[in-house]
Amino acid sequence: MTVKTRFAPSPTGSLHIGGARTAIFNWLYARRNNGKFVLRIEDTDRSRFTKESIDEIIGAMRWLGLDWDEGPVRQSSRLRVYQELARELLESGKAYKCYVTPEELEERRKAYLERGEVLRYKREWANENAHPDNSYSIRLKTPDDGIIEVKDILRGVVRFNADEIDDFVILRRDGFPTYNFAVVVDDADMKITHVIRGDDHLINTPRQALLFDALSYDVPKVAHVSMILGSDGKRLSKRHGATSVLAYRDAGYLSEALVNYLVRLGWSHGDQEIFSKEELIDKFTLDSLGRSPAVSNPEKLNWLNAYYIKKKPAKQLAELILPIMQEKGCPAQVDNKLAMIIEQLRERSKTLNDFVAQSSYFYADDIEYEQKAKDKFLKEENIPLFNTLIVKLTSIQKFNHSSIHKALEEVVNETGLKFGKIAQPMRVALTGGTVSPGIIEVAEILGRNKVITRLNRAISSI
RNA sequence: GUCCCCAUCGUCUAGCCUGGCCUAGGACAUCGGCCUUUCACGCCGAAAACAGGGGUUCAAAUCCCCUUGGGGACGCCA
Repeated sequence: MTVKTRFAPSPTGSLHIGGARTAIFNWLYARRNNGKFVLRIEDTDRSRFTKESIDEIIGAMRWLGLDWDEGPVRQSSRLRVYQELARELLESGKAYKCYVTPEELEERRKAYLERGEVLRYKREWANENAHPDNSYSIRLKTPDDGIIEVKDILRGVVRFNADEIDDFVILRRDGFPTYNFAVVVDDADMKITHVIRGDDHLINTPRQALLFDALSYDVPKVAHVSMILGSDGKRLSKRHGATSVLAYRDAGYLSEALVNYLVRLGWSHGDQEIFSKEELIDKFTLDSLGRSPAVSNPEKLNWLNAYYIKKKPAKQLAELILPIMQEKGCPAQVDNKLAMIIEQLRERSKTLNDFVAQSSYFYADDIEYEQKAKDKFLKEENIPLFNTLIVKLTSIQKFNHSSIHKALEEVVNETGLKFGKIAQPMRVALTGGTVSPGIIEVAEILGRNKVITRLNRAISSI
């Protein structure tokens, strides 16, 4: 049987990294087994749904490189299917109409809660006469006692007491299915073989098992993956900063780094930390998924991102960096200069934005000095040094790495200064700060004109 | 409150199923050192964990029970 998995987000917001991770797992499992991967949009709650959210989720999936073979299928386009099936359950006596209103339910729930109890709805107000307006929801008849067993790939057999499960609504009074019902119908219709989803759904599984049974469908295999927690051990939320996938993109993370990071949160393959997408597809297995919740570790993401930036072919890096630069009004273009800058900055950048931030002095017409750097290195005593540098660098025939290097060595010999004593003032003059790539490389990239101009400017600023 | 899941360095994890090879391995972060023209990179090294208590066994991180702690769920949300 062909493996078929799905990712089924509800379009009520952006795709966050927890959802992205389960999407990745499903995608990997399908790809690993030459199966199919379905994208299904669970938009059965009209009050919470937004169109922008669908677009954003799809954009995020694409950015992550997760392609799907079917869909996106919107549940809202399948209402008739759910309604028909609900009707069948009604007719066969497995479900019944419930006339109680949501308001009444809420009141009742509150009353229970005050007594320290939880309302378990078991065929209580199914009486049509009670509500002349005749609108109703449809509830599934669930067993009053006994044990419902659920088999989970990661957790083994999990048992639930039937009396803990109420007669849950499968079709709302507005004709829309509820989550559990739509999931079961769709998973069966789409012939999903493996459901990989968040831990928070484990509790829904017995309800869905009941539905699969009532509809005489085959039950897919399920694996409940633990959730991602914030650094405080609490459920991930806006409080924890960036949680949406696209926010990571905008912060300058590479998708391959995010994917690698997310996969390693709850999955492992021995001691290996770095995985290409091909390797993941080759090595991904369900049974090496972890069972315990994982706390997000942004530092490790940074490390991975830095790693992937270091490894990325310069040309591809340029393509990613250029738009960010241009957005900042930087006149960069794909040329030899950018290539040299990439060469120098890739080792010093944790994110693409980081990279761009460090590159500004290569393109700016004029630079600003950091106060501390200026105070320390742009001093009267360095004026002769700057003058010597100007003379030497002006007299160079061909302004390149080896000639600059040679010129600086001559300055070392003539002044008797240590190289560092020359490099730092020069660095401040050329970049405005005390941190940069090697000074020879900086000078070479800048070119003679800018170097001389900036040295002169350093002198006049003293 | 009830039910369900989970528990190895600060964090992600290997080892657990199929007890002995574990003096518990790797990675991030941290700290030290080397390299050095600043900052990084890189390299070398250090510190750092089997939640607690009972069993079972010749032997337990590994199996069982309890406690504790964390997470999840208890919607006509998903």
